Amino acid sequence: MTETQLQALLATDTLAAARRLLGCEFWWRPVDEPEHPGERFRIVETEAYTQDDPACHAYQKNKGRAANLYQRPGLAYVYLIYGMYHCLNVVSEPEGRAGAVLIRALEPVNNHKEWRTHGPGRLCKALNLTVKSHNGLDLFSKDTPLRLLPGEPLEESRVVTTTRIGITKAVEAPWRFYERDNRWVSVK
DNA sequence: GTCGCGATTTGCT
DNA sequence: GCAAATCGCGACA
Repeated sequence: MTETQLQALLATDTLAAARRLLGCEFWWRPVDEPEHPGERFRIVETEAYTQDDPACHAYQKNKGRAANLYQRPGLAYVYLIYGMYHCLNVVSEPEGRAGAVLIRALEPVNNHKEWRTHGPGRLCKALNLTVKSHNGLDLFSKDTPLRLLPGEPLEESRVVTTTRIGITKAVEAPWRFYERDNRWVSVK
């Protein structure tokens, strides 16, 4: 899959994009270390949020932090939850319509450090992702400390589909996706 | 201005 | 299994 194809999918279908992001990667480096060689992380767990979903921050409103979700696809949406943890999302849907894919777990690709990247709050803490430094970044830009890299699709049998985690504001639907048997998935 | 709560995680019982 | 931690934002006064 090319970068253009991934961007196109994000722009047209949040559910499909959430599923398809499994196997794609993030390239990451510390914000304050431009010379850092960076690390790669595979996306192994995601959830989809759309405009007509009561659990979505942009449900029936386009202001405050939710306004970010109406921006063009491929931007980062980072927000603070429970006053102490951050969550990372990839903005989806065309500009003017809201949608996002929550990144719930990452698998370090090559390194020997003990990363704690299983769980949306933990991965943001591990990579030091914050509203101030990462919200609104273009994940397809060549010059950001966090970039989205297209990957090959997982085989159908490798993808597990379930209801989302921790939602209290919506009747749940199967909008969570994760890689089968991956040890980095937050909740099996 | 005050109140209540959330797409979470942790630690204690 | 359950409650605490902690803060931005919306609802209400």
